[in-house]
Amino acid sequence: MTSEIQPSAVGVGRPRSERARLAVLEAAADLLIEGGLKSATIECIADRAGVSKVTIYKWWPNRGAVAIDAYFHRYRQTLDFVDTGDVASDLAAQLRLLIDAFSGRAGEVMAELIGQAQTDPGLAATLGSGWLQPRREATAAVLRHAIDRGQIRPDVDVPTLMDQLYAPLYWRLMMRHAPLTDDFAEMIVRNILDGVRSA
Amino acid sequence: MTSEIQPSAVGVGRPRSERARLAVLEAAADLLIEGGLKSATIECIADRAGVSKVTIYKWWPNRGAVAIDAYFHRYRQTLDFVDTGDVASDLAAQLRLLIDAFSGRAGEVMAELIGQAQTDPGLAATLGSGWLQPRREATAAVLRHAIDRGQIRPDVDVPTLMDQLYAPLYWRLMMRHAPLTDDFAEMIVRNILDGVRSA
DNA sequence: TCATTTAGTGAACGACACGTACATTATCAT
DNA sequence: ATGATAATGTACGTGTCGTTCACTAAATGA
Repeated sequence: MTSEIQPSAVGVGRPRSERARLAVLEAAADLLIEGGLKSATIECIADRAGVSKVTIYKWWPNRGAVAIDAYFHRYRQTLDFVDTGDVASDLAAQLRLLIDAFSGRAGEVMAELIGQAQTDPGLAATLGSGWLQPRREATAAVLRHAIDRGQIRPDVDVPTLMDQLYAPLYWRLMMRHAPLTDDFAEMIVRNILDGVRSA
Repeated sequence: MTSEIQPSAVGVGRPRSERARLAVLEAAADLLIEGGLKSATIECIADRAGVSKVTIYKWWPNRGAVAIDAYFHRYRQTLDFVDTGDVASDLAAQLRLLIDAFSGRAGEVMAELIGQAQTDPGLAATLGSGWLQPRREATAAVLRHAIDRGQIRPDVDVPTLMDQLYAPLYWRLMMRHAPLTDDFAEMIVRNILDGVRSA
């Protein structure tokens, strides 16, 4: 699911050092948590990992790639969907799970990664394929089931619906204009399912 | 509305050069459009503006501050709300206006600014006070009018509703997982007003 | 007129991180 | 042993940052 480079297939020559690989990911994750993306420089990571800069550049193309690998390495959250059949409570539960995962530094670092992706196409690609896309596919499946069960109108555009469910969460994560609370999750789901129009 | 530093109040001493101030903003805006935030370095801006680096550092604290001032200087879009009394069409019109404003490079640069704000507290503050906050206040007023007119349920949380209207737009602007079309604007408004639940 | 005050200039600097090159050493398969 | 590949340490050139310094330019007021 991530783009973590795996040890090269067994063959001739000295094999890739698993110790070095893990040391890099742990050091990078530590630095991300402690000081954010800005302090997770290649030189700092190399230093803390007890590894040569050159070794890092051999396996990762740039700082962003190391950072996102380190993030996923540490926060291997499953965040799995439960599909109980009640789309309202399932969606709210999933939103609460994500809010919980993004509380604290993990959320701030994710915001920084998304931010950095705006000027780093490689990071944007990894973030899209390793985080956004799989999560969107899982959510789409849940919503299509809900449509099949007759809980959601079949004419609703699923991608738009997903954005109205999840984008508010990321938007608050990044702009900090309002807090990410469980209440927020409930209101998002209620608003979008029942609408806000007066009867 | 922006944090553009104005010429110091009249007094003793050489007055601030309006020529230099404008040259910096124009040069920065040009560079932003041509090559994005990364190419709008202080040295490049100074060079193109025909101005000394020191002059820039005298009036702006860092690159992000210049960039956002330059952005607002060039894209002084009004994006005013029309309040015709029909909240559905007013919101859709406003979303379409924003989508239109964000088509092309202006949208990409805004995404980069938001991204940079994740690691630049000063930029985040300027973006919040100079862009997000005034827009949210205007939107909140429109929504409260709609509540007063009985078009929206009075128990709806206005901040959450605003996020469900606008965050999807910014989210697509930044993640590019789906296009920003006028259709998208219509669906957002329709979904949130009427809900997506089957009858 | 002339001192005072503030703004703008150009050149240079140290710091930092980037990404790369080189020679050397380590560890595997055959 | 030999060949292949990985990891290391050191060093380098580049770019950008933000600052310092001495100097010039343009306004005010006595």
